Amino acid sequence: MAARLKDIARDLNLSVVTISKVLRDHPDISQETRDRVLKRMKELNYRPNLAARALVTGRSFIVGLVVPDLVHPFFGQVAKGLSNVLRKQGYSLVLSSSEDDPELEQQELDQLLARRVDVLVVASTQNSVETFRRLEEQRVPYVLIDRKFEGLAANFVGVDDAAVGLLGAGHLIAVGCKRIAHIGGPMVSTALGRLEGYRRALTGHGIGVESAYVSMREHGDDAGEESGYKAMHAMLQLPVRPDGVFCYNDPTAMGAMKAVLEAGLRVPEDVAMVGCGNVAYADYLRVPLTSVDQQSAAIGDRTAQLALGLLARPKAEAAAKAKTVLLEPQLVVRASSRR
Amino acid sequence: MAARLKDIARDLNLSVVTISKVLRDHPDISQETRDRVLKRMKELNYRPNLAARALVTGRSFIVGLVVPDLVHPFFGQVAKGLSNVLRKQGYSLVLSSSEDDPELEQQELDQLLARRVDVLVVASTQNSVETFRRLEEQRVPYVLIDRKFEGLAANFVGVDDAAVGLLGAGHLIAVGCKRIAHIGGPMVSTALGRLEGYRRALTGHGIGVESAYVSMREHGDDAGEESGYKAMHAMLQLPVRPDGVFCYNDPTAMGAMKAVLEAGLRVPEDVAMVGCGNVAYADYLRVPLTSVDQQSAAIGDRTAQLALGLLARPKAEAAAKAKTVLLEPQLVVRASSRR
DNA sequence: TTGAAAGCGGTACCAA
DNA sequence: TTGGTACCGCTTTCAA
Repeated sequence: MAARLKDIARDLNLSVVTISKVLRDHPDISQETRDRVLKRMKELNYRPNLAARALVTGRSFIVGLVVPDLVHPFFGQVAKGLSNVLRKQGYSLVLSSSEDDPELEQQELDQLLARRVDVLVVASTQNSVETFRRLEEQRVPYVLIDRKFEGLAANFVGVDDAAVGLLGAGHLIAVGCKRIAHIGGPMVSTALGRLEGYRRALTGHGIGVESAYVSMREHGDDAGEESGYKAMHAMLQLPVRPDGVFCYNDPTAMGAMKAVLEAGLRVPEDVAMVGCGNVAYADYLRVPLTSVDQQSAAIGDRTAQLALGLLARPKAEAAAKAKTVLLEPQLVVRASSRR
Repeated sequence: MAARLKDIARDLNLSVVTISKVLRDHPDISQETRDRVLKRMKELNYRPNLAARALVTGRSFIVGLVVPDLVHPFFGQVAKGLSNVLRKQGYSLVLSSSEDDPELEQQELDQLLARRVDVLVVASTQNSVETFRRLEEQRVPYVLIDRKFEGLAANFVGVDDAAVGLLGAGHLIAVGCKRIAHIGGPMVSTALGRLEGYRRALTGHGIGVESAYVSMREHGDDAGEESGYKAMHAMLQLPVRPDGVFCYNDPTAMGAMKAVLEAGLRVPEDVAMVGCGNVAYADYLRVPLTSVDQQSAAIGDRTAQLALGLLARPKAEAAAKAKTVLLEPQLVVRASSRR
């Protein structure tokens, strides 16, 4: 159905090779021939078959992206940023959602490898580095985003999570909170880093970390609202309730806020709240939410740059030195912590 | 680097054809040979090169998805639902974002055609049907979602937009609003259908449609909050302001709500509000937002079914009868209209 | 400046 | 049950 080089060659009494050269702007073709070919290409609405090209060149011009949840605005932002940059270079984005399931993620990665993607971008939910070691053996370039792994010297683009925690909890201290709680996420680097930052903020100000005030939840990016609601609800039953809460992400903070308001308490007067991620609608919530911005758009952009960089140089060289792009988080203060 | 059929054949002293047959569970291979081959495949971590397979079979096992904006939760939902179903059938999803730009959309479609996707799924932002006519000529199966075109008998999955408008505006009438405004979106079928439903609701109850109370905005899915804010702000300057507003989507409603609250008015007492889309966080807004649910998850699911159906039957047959899946919207009442 | 031949990694068809 | 051969649409190399 679709036109092929062969069709054009036949029509113009030329060889397939000549047409192919015109297609790729090869210099040694006469202007006249070039024009004839281009004209015919346009007439036939010719599009080169990228699968065929990939087969012979070994480059698919595909970037594989695996995220835990497409609905999460953070990953949506990243996907958008990535796709915008890649498009301009002729790359396509193949998208997979792991649903925060390590096994599913593995399957999706396998599928992407079968497609011979040129580079992988993964916000991984794995609990070991084995998968990535294997990628290295197979010389498949990859970039981790958002979540990283201890002891894996991989390309990484994300935010400094300890700084996120320090900033969020530090802000609560600065506005006068005395009993600061943390509602955290699953046991991945982001949640652990933010927890660590929270701890450092408290101890740095001579405040002890009370275990009853720290709740690490299974679901963070997935069903954050519910997680946050439950955790907060439990904390409000404590003999002495917290007067400030730093949450792993914005959905968690929204759920927590709901629990506070339902209990007849005020935000920020009784409980001040800080989230992470600075989602687009933070301003429109029950109480506009103070949040630590994770620079999601910048992450998409920088990831694209890094990924393209990996493709530009020879594989061995690219593999040699893994780059880490650590973005600085920024606090966006809104009503939920203004007192 | 990656193992090929040829490698396995050499290792086991078999022909490539035999290995290929094992790969595809062809019946006429002895159990013994099959086992040997499978064993070796596992050892080498063999993955068939899908580009090569696509080239010879003419099927890429790729579905192309084009949406106006990945960050919009509605399209995120759709992408997620689609990907979940397709994965199980071995399909990959190639994702493109058109940024609500018809020309960009056209480019992205071209790129997807070059990849020889098996089927296209498009939430189109085109202003003519020309593109889709061409797809039909080229016998490329496609499914429109969310937005459709007058006079184009295409496969479509979406919600009944007139019903959306009827439901949203009708609800405002039912709760006693007398002066009902509409903040609409760009000139695409969704916005026009909802406007039409709004009109029918009003005239059906003997209420005239005041042009000052209807504002159709350029940006709807893109920068909805700002659009809504501006439109509402303008309407509040009218000599007699509306006491109910039906909005094209939830972001628009959020912006509108902000304008109302900033003006010192109350929601829903002074102005009741209804949005569309029923975004996940509608419950957590300044005033929890009544919204007409668009069944985004169902849309993803049904689209996947329809798309797979197109691939199952011979092309001619599939092209013959375009299917329309029109989902019924549902009203979700929250505080913003409860009075 | 143009083109013939080989081959990328698979699958289809038919013969052994 | 197994395999030889041709070929999918394109690029690469080298010769004309």
